[in-house]
Amino acid sequence: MNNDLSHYPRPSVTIDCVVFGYDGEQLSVLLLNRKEEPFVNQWTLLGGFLNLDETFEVAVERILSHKAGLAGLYLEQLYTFGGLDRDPRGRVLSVSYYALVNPRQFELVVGKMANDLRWCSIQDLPVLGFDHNRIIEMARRRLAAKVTYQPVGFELLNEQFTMTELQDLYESILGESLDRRNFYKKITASGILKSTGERRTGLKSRPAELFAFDKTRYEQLMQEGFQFKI
Amino acid sequence: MNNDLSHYPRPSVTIDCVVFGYDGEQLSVLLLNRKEEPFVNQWTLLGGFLNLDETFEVAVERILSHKAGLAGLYLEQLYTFGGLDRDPRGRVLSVSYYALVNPRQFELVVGKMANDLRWCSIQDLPVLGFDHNRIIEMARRRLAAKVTYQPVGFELLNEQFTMTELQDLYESILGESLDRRNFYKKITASGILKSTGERRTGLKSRPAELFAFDKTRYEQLMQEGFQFKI
DNA sequence: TAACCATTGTGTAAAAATTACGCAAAATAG
DNA sequence: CTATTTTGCGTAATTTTTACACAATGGTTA
Repeated sequence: MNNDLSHYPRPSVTIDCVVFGYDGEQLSVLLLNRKEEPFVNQWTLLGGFLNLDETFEVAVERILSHKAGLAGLYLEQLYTFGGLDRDPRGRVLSVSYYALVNPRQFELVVGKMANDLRWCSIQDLPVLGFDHNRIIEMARRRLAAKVTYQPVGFELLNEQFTMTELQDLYESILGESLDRRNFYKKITASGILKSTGERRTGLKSRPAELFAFDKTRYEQLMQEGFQFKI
Repeated sequence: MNNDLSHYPRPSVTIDCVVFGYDGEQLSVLLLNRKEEPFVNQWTLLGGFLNLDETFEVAVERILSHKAGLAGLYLEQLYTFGGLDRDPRGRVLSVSYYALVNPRQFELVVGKMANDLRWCSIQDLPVLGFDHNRIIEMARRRLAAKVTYQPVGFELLNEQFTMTELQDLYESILGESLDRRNFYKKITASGILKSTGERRTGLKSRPAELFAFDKTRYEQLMQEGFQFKI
């Protein structure tokens, strides 16, 4: 450590991550049951201390990988929490991120340092350790704002999905119901989906067309000044 | 320091602040010319190390007060920068904020620890120390997004202002020109301004009505579900 | 097998919001 | 007094949003 920097006090810094998952029914958050103090046996977000040779993103990936077996998720920085009493051990900052994951694509692996891991509906969260309820609430609002102007919802779905599945996701995130036909038109008109030619069969009504997010087309549209909007 | 925390590495943490000011012509940022290494005699944002007994907001206020004589500004957290090489002294995180200030309401006071302080147009920034050009660029975009859905622009103006002065501010922030008459209607229709009954005289044409931001009314409207939008 | 049911894909008209202007009024400048 | 500049208000055309209607397509059931 350079001498200049040692003159200044240094806080502890953790990285916490709100992992959003969607199972087709409701928006959920991944919670970890702690094996150690503080907040033993209580539920919290996934998090850990930042190492000095890691960027935030690398730290998040390490934490998600070691503590839950998750890798390659969509990540976004949320906010940095610095309240004086947010950790009983002392002054600990939390650089918080949120992640989007399709839970069907991963098998959760409970790391050795935790009691348990579970998906918990955003509607029905227990009281969490630290200020993690507040962090989740901010993440929820941020995600709701984000999906209205950036097509990030697809990170939560299978590669192929019906329009109704996409709409259900949006309704879960936004907490409001949308008109099916207007939603359909708005999304298809935006041009960011490609039709796969396949259909969702086996249900008891008309089979719905399966779409996929057309990332190449989306990036092309963005360069032309297009702005996605729900 | 609690024993548990001492097991973990602790990075240095600075607070940096993008102070936006508007002089009626162009959007500017407050820059500081450094008296010490690193980046001696170069321009940077206002910043400093976080003390362990301070929240971020308290730290920002201390820094702005000591280094520039500014107090009571509108503050908002921007982002936390954690690149491994952003400070030549070692691993230093920057929890960045932006502030809005009416430069006419303050006399800048150059603190003892700086060579100089100056307002610099956002259009004409020099190469700054650290990653501060990047921070300003992010702040500029964030502010541009913010003013379209929250009435924060008033923080940059005198208490009383004409509609044209407000429009000029918006054009500076958004970097695009707006139709004068449509802007007038949109703002007045939103109901967040109160007319003062006074007029801006002394200019060479028809005197313009002076308005003021009606904060009480705005908060009332917000509670009723109103959403400001430009 | 035919009628029925749930859901999908497409269309369309009314309402609302945005955009692009026109023009008289109110001050100063010459 | 006339010209010039900028303000405040108005209005028509256009675009976007909203609220529905309805036929098509599959499974389900009588």
